Parts: sequence; C-alpha cells; structure tokens
Amino acid sequence: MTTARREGASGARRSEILDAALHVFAERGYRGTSIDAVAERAGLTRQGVLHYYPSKKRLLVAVLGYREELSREHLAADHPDEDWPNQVAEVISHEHASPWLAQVQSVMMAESMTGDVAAQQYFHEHYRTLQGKTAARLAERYGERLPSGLTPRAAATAVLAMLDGMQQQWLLDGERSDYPEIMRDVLAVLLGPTPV
Amino acid sequence: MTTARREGASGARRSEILDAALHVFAERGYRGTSIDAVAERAGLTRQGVLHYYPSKKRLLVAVLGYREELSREHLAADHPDEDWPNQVAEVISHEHASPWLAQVQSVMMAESMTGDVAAQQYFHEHYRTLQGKTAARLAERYGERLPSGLTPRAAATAVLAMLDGMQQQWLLDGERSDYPEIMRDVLAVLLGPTPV
DNA sequence: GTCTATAGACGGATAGAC
DNA sequence: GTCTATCCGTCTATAGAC
Repeated sequence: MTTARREGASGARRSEILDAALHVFAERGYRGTSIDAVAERAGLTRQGVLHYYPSKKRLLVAVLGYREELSREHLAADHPDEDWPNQVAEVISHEHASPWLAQVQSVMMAESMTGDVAAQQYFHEHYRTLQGKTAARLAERYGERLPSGLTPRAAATAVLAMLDGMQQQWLLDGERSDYPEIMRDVLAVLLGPTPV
Repeated sequence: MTTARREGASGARRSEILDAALHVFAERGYRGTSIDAVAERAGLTRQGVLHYYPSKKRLLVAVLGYREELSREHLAADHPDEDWPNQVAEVISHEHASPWLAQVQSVMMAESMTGDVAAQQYFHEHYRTLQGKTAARLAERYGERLPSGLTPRAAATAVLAMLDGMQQQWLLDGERSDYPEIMRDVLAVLLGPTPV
C-alpha cells in the first residue's frame, strides 16, 4: 500500500529492487542474503539499494508486503463459493507455478520465528486475518456447522494449515504433482456431503 | 543410531553438545547460530565443540538425527489404530509442550530449502518414509479406500501436511490452544463414518 | 581433551565525491 | 541518486600450547 507508487522513476526502481530481493530472499533466506546480492541482481550497488531502503530490515518488510500484493488473495476472495475446493486447489497450483512466492513465504515465516519481531508480527497478523476471513465465509455459507459437522473455525484452521504444509512438502519433493487433486478431494470430504 | 553411544564419557559430552545445539538452532536457526553460542550453552569453548563435530554442517546433521530420536515416531508406530485421531492429536500436544522440537523442525526445514543439500536430503527422505508408513498403515486397516472415500495415500499426505501447518501456526500464535481438538475432529471426518 | 591465539573472509552500515 | 572507499563487527576454521 505504501511502498508501491511515488515518483514515476523512483517507483520503478523500487519495484526492481523488491523484485530482485524477493528472489534472493527466496533462494537464500533473510540471514543468508547480502544486500550486495540483491543489488547485483537489481543492477546497482549496495549503496543504491540502501538509498531506497535504508536498512536490511526495512527491505524485508517491504518485500513481504510486495509478496502479498503479488499473491493477491486467491483465498477468501469474493467468488461464489460453490466450487471452493477448486479455488483452493488452484491456489496451490498457482503458487507452485511460481515457486518464489511459495518459497519466500515458507522461508521467511520460519525464519521470523528465530529473528526479528517485525516479520513475526507481520505473519501473526497475516494468519489472523486470513483465518478470520475464511471462517467468516464458511459461516456465511453454511451457518455454524458445515454439513460434515465441523465448525467453520475448525475447518478454516485445518484448510489453511494443510495449504501451508502441502506447499512446503511440494517444495521439497518437486516430483509429485498430485497435491492439487488431493487438496480438492480432501476439501470435498471436509465440507461434507453437498445436497444435490 | 550412529551418533548416540560410544565411549562412556565421550558419549555424554556429545549428548550435552547436541542438546545445547538443538536449543540454539531452534532459537536462532542454522545461519543465525554461532558455534560459540552452542559451546557456551554446553559449557565449553568453540574448539571443544569442533573436537567432537569438526564442522558446523556435521553438527547440523547430528542434531537432526538427535531430534528424530527424541521425537521417536509417535506417528506410524505400532499402536492399535482404533483411536488414530487421538494419537495424532497427541503428537501435536506433545510437540507443543516442548516447542524446541517443533521449532527446530520448522526452522531447519525451511532453511534447508535455501541452503545445504545435506539437510535438504535429510528432510526429503524423512517425509518420504513418514508418508509411506502412514499410508501403509491406513491401507492395512481400511484397504484401498477409507470409509470417507479417500485413498490412503491422499489421506496420509493431507494429515502430515496439516500436522506441519498446525505446528507452525501454533508456534506463531501461542494463545490458541484448540489445535489438538481441531485435529481430532478433522481426522474423524477425514477417515469417514466408523461403523459401530 | 580443552584451551589461547590468529588467520582469513564476509556483511552491514556510514561518509563523502561526483 | 549512484558511486568508491572504509570502518567495525562477527563468523568459521586451523595451529599449537598445556
């Protein structure tokens, strides 16, 4: 919201830097990333980067926002919820198609536990919001119990956990390709029998 | 299997070092951990540690094995599978009770994606094995379809993904305490209606 | 077996020229 | 706005004394 657009040229540079940083963070993690590496990929020097983002930490939070912007809420969006399973399965496919997005998420989230409070807080809020939205959508659609008997809150928690877990495992084992399909099947069971 | 017991005294030192390293890795991640920090916690100097584990990488793989040993297969073990949901829920509770185990797992796994091949391979095999065992147990119990209609393989994948995801989210949001319960409920749905 | 001392490398951040 | 040069800190790993 804040970092994207300002002065015409300056904004473009910022985007270049963020894009470079996103890739490098995904490949090497936060601690493993040197500003030099980001700078090189963006086509300038360390000081060039530090001009726009005066510290590595600032750069990190900017990248997290940038990632979220790119990955624009495939979930909990305003679609008709008839085929919610398919939508969620598509999220998985989409993130796997551009692994940087999934990887930077996994890596930064895990690293946030061992590091700065800034990133930690970002993820904390991120999940609270996402979970709240998802549960609300389910409640709106089904009331306080899904056909399967689960509460919307429990189902939302479970689905989001499964999403994260699958993405992580998929990153580890690129050979398997059946994750979206599994996700679809499991979701169908989790929601419960749909009356025709 | 290999690293635990050797000479009486030396083995004890090794365990002390591994125990210290487990905690420090959990708190700071691999890259964030200095051998000095491990040494201090174990009550000797950097060179003392390097005497037993001649490099940081060697120490890492030893710690991963140690962790696995501690967390001894709560899952896919040889219990009666009647109350499998409860068992899995208990895994979550157990790991949350000693957060180092869960945290070192999450953190090292994510970091393995950005770093060394050694850790990456460890996790790759770890999950293949775990998933195989779990699917085999389900197949043995239910045949090629669970009562819910899912295949054992799909169910195993989903459950393990959910386990990881929940542990990670729980680490992020220590306030919530309903994860084991959710896990139990969701598993009941995933397995399917149990005939009385 | 554990220590001190040191080599050798790298990363973050600042100052100041252009 | 982007560069060069530099300071200071930290890290892994080795060599050698006790």
